Amino acid sequence: MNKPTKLDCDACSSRLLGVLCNLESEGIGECNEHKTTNYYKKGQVIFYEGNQAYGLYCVFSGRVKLYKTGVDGRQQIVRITGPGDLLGYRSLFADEPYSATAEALEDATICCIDKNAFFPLLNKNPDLSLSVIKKLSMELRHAEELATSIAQRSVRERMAELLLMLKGAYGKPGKKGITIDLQLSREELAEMIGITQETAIRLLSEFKKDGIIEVQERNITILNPKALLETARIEET
Amino acid sequence: MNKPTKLDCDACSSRLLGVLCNLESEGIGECNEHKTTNYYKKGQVIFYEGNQAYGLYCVFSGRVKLYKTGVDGRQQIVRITGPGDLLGYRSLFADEPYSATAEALEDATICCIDKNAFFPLLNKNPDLSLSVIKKLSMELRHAEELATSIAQRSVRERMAELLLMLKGAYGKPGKKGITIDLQLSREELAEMIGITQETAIRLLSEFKKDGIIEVQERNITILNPKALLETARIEET
DNA sequence: CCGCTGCCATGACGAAGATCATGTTAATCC
DNA sequence: GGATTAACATGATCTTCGTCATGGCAGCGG
Repeated sequence: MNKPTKLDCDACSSRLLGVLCNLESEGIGECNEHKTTNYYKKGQVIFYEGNQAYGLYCVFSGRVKLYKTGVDGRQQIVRITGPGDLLGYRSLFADEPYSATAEALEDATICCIDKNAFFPLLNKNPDLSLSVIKKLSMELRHAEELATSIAQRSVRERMAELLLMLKGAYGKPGKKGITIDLQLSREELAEMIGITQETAIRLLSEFKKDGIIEVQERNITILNPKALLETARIEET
Repeated sequence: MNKPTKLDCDACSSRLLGVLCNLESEGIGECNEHKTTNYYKKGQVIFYEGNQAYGLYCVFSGRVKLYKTGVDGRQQIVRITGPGDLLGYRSLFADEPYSATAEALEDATICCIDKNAFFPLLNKNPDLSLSVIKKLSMELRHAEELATSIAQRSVRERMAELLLMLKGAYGKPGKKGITIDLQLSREELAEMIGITQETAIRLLSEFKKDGIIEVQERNITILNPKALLETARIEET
């Protein structure tokens, strides 16, 4: 792995996508001074569940999955992050070990800001604090909804719900429908909604047979979102 | 419902238990000026899922359950709060409607601080922001763990896990063991871990038969925590 | 007192989905 | 080229747990 050049936060376009978007220039300088930039190949781990946090990761490019490992090694994906998103801040703020493992879904470039440099920023920038609070609040809702969904809904409903969510977050309009711009394996899809790989494969096959989606390798295209909404029995977009 | 006297934050012992514990006196005055105190009987609802937030609730006395309602009316309890805890702040911060319903598990006294009075406090008090961030971070972990648990563990493991959690949070040592000081119905226990009331009843009966717990009405006493740990297949306390 | 309701309890049954097994295909490595 | 591995796919079976039914019991209102 060749040493990557240190990126410049000031010129970082990805920064504008996340909670650091409103940070004033002094704070950006602080970050710049106390950070390192690293490059991760797809499949490489940024940090492991159970380890101590010593810094705050900020994704410049690439997608990252965050997953918890259960008793028998089964993984539960709790979040997927991309450019502009922060990583590992939950543990940092709670002063707890990492509660999940972060792994690159694609080749990724990620900066790590020293935690001793970041905490003062929070004190000095109420707006930053508020952004963080807001972000955490939304993730909390998401996690609670996930728990409720897994507890109450059938695998079919959950898969429909997941496809709609992915469509909303990563959908790109194409000729025939909206394609999910995220290369997830069947197993990873399964791990997002707490089902087995086999069940996920079966559900995708069924949706395909019914003309609801089209699948080429790992590219999923939503042909009939309305049918998915009905399958999921929800009212959202 | 008779109008309750407005409580004084300054003299509020419950405040010291929650995130408002370190608020300086000026901020406390602010809260005091812009709040109302209300009394709720057991079973009464403080706010409903889907409604807009207009204030921040702070529990003075009594326990409150927060639950989401699923498609077929089934409830999923996402949190239980008590004296000193804040309520409804997730929605307030995320600027979203309430994502859960808050209902008094016991008779409760709860203050409601106007949101327009609270937000400036966050700006002025970095420590308060940090407390909130920390609290949210811990709740996020809890929610993610719940989701993982529901997705991966058997109902028996989850019930053992739940009893251990309740023991940690509400356990009072007694003659024979540690009694959970919280009067939950079988159904509410079930709703905390995403199982049905019948299954919860069966599991409690089995644990009782095995001498692991003792049950009198809604009072559950843990006689053999070690057996519970083994049943849950976890390493925590 | 009687009937009603809510909560607890238990048994019988069935469906959903996990598990196990087997096969195909494509990519990678010697 | 053949061997090996990982991901996808599908069928057969088995287990768990939800559903349905029924009953007991305490509390409450008429």
